[in-house]
Amino acid sequence: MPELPEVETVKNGLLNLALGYEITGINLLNANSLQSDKNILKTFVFGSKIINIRRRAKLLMVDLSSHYSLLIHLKMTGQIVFVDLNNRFAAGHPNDSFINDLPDRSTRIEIMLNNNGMIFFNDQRKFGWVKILPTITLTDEDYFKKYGPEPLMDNFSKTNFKRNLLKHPKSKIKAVLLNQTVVAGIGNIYADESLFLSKIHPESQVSSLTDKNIESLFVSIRSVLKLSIDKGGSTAKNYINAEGKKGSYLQFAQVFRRQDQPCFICGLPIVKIRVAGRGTHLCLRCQKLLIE
DNA sequence: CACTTGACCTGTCCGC
DNA sequence: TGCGGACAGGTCAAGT
Repeated sequence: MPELPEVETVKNGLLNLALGYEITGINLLNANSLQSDKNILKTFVFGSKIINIRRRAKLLMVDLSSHYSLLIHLKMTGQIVFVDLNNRFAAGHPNDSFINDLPDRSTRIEIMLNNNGMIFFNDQRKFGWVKILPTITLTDEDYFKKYGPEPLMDNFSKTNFKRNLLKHPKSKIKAVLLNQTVVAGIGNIYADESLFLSKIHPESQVSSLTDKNIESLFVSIRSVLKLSIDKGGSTAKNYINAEGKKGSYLQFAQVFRRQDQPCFICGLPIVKIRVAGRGTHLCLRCQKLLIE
């Protein structure tokens, strides 16, 4: 599920709801969802304050006053939801029934805060995880050194993008967009959307892209991600933000999950094929296949 | 080496 | 209604 815009939205929600509070306890409903020595909880988590919440690529970081951080990857179906235990059963609660039902059978970890709030880590498929690591290691020089640039930051330049793409000249462009060492944070939804906007067929070979193609892709990636953050991300099935709300980007999607519906540009039905092992949506008339 | 496939899990949907 | 198979926002290791 969660790609860059979804994790960014969760981060912003948690900053509003949980910053400054102390973690008073943690329940591990699924032990494997916490991929660190459980003893570390007592030493570096319980009694620590949340002093910052950050995102890098698709990873969420909750920095604690103990100089340790919770590092969270939501993978396909992970959710981080904050619930105010004082309010959730109140009549007319804006978030309706879902958060009133937590914990549910997908709840893997519960984090208690001293503001009578609880953070639920829900994850149907159990691919997601939480690790506890020293905050100082969660930098681009250390933990994130293999990751490519953040596409919405200044160090994501056209030249940098081109150089990283051309490290994989024989690969299909879609596979390379999904490679987190090239650009960080793009997943299946935004790869398809960016390729449509720049009129490039996802199976095009990287080495056959022109400078114009690369420039167009560079611009498309940034505009798609910005629009999605603006819309609170995409909810295809499971995704919800820290308040338990869905994102609305898919109402604006050009191709993702629009197979058999007409292309907004030319009217030809969008098709769904398989590229790099992933379901891939495109317009066969608007998106040119570039092979040398 | 470069690239593709299978595995990790749970749930849902579709065809027979 | 039941059952098998394919598929789902991600990322590795193993295979070709």
